[in-house]
Amino acid sequence: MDVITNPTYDGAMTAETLGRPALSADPIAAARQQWVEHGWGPAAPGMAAITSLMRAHQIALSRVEATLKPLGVTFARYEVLMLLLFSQRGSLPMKLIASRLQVHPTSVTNAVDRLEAAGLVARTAHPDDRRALIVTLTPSGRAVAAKATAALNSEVFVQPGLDEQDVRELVEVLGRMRQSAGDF
Amino acid sequence: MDVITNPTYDGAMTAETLGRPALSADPIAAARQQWVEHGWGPAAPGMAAITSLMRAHQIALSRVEATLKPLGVTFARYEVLMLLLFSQRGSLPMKLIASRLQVHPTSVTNAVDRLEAAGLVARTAHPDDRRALIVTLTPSGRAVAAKATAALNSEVFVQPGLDEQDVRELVEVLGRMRQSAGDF
DNA sequence: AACAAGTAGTAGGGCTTCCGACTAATGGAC
DNA sequence: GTCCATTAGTCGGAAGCCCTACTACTTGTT
Repeated sequence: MDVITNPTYDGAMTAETLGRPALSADPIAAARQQWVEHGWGPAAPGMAAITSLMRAHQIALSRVEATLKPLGVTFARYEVLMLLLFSQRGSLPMKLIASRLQVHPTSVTNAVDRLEAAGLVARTAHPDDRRALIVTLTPSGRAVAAKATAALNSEVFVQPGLDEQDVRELVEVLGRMRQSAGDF
Repeated sequence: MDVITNPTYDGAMTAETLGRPALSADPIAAARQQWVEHGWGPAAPGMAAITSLMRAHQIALSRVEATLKPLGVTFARYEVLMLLLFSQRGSLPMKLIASRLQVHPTSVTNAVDRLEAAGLVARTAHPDDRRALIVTLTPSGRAVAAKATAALNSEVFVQPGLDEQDVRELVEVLGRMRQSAGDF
């Protein structure tokens, strides 16, 4: 017997059996309803927003990773490559990469380790500061960055699953959220 | 010398030095401009949307984790606790947890392992299917779920960093995105 | 009844992120 | 000119997520 339809473990005495409107098929809408029913109404919209963000991120990331996979790079490493590509010289200090990508320094160490092992970047000494290292794009790193961008543009970015209006609003709303969090 | 201001490694011949308008302080707006300048205009809005999503998720998750940390649970484990709490019996099969949370079965195994080790849930045999396991909330698990929800509601959900209007729009837009991805 | 196909859950491994601790090197204070 | 605080980067460890492979158990077919 499918447990989903078995009232022994779930579903007994739920909204449906009590004659109230059925929970939506959307798990987030369902959670929001639970929030309201438990008297947490004021927090319900925020909960729904944060939860939606988590799930949408999950979906977007998996599409991106699937697109990049054939090229042997992950999104984290792709971001490093693009940052270098946009820097004219094709090279940036580790520290600057971390601050631009807003990740922990150890995450950059990790990403650069793998990019270097794949021959896409090289670590060289910083001429003025012997503590620092400069990460430089190799020709092969440039090629991968170009291919990856072409793939992402055509397979994900031009069809993000939203119409133009929604895309615009999403960027604006998240922009305000990032700004209020002190992101920029 | 601060490398950020040193034109040797970055910044030389950029938009600014060429007299064009300076890149915005917002790294995503900067990336979008790069996209346009490289002739990837049609993909620029989608790129900005996906990137914003990634960063906003990062911000939201870190706020949530910081709030939960004192209680000894993570967001992933909190979601499992709440799912159980909302299920009247306080118990659900592993499989159902995975499908409701839309994560891989092994992620549930991992989360339940830790929750069980902390005494917040218990694994019991499924009476009708000896392959399956039922995860049940313990009294202490219930208590932690309640405390965690109170903390999240007051510290994050009632002030998500957006006004009511933006929260509503965000949920709606992401809802359409999730729906178009076949999420529900 | 017996065998094949499908399902539940777990082990192992890869990848990301963060944190805390540690090493070197820089640089300001006295 | 030392000495100490700060800074750049790395190492080790914890957690999350996914994937593949594998075991045990069900279920449908012949």
